[in-house]
Amino acid sequence: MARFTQTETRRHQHQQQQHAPGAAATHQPPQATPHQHQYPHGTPAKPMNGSESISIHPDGSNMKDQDAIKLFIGQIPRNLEEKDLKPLFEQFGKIHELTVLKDRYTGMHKGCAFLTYCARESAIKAQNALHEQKTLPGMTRPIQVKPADSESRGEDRKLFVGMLNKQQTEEDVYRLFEPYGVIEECTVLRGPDGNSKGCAFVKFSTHTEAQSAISALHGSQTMPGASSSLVVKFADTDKERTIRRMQQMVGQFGIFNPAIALPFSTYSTYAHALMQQQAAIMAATHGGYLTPSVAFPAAQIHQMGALNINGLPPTPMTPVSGEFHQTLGLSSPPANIATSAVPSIVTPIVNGFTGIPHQPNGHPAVEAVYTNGLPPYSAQSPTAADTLQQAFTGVQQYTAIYPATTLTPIGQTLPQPPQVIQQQQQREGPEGCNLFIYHLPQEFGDNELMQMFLPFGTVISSKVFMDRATNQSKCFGFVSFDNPASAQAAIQAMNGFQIGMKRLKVQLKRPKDASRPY
DNA sequence: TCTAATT
Repeated sequence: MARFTQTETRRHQHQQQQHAPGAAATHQPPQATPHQHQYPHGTPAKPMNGSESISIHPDGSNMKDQDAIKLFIGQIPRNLEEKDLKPLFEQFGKIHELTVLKDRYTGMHKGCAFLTYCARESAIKAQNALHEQKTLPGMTRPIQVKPADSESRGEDRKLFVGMLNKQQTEEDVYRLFEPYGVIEECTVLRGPDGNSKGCAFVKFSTHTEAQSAISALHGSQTMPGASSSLVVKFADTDKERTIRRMQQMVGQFGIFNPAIALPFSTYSTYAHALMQQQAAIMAATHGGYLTPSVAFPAAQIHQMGALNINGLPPTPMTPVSGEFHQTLGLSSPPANIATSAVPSIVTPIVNGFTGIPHQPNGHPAVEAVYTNGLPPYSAQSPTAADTLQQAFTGVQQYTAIYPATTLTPIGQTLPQPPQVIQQQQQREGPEGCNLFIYHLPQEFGDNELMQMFLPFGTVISSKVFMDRATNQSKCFGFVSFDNPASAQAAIQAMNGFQIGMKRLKVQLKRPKDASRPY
């Protein structure tokens, strides 16, 4: 039997119910996606609320089946837009809707999309033909085509399995869990080298089945070579994952500042993606934890920078299958990628694709966020986790795009130095709008600080205090908003937020007169 | 020992 590689999974398209034990691995029959009605394909649907509101498309051409499946498409190169993706997917049927996911503030391409075909059947065909079957140019993992999360009930039915023996394969895990229900997916986590990390995900078709597997298996046995008994629990939710990642990555802020890690490139989405990849590698190398107190010698940092470049597959961006390239219609490159004779390893960087999203006014979106003062995020009363995620994204993207140090990027200068860097003088907001922040990472400057708080509203100033003698941050600073609600939202979300080993202290700045009571 | 991304 072929071994499973890190990205390789197996699919069994025609054995929905018969789970041959030897045929484990990832298994996601489209039929497993629940849909909301029992009408056979083609039967006119009754609206749930009872009112007849069948929308007829003007030319009748773009109606979707009532039982259409919304697909999630993953592992899309960030330079491909809807128009570039369309040809690939159209071969399976008429597309009802195709949306590339973008960051809600910066417009940054998230590397994934949603796709709904008019016909349910087309979705099934596309999934069968494409999921895990091809790797798009520049990606290291194969394309993902599967029902979106929104298509399945949000019920917890995915398990995390820890303390496995590193020799155990998908098949072994499958056999272990099979008695407790129908397994839709079974994946052993593997490092870049393909070695098992000793843990796995197992997705059952129902919450009840998953629960019964926990009851039966958790702590039930100790695998040979494992340090403690088998762990079986519900997998982290996305939010839990996001928070964990934030805590790990922000702690290494200096490393992820491209001014250090990538001393010779312009700052593109591509570079950003590389760094995330690097993050994964480093996290693996260092057992998943790097604290700010772990200082990296300059030489090592330099090495990491080199790794970002040299660590790429030697024939740059991973195997590109020629025929696929054609299928995608990329023989003529997307408009924003100039044709170039530059070696392909640097092409995405030097040819002017900076990855900086532009607003209609022609300014980089990051700047627009600041100067336009987007609707304060607090207005939507987000959950703390949502807010943290936004804050984190902001920090990450800011540093990915605008290096703290002035550099001349190869090939092209940034469109314009971001105005936000200019505003340096300390502007205080009205009473109740000014925050004192302590325990900042050493690497944070005014701009990182501002980025971190932008999600909560319009930041009118941000200032990190520097030691005059050493020019080092004193790890505290001030942020001023234009309204007290934003300030409160920021306190709510960010006070106590863990960065590396430290927790931020975020509180209202004491009014001047209060601090000097004479 | 918690995937890579989910409007």
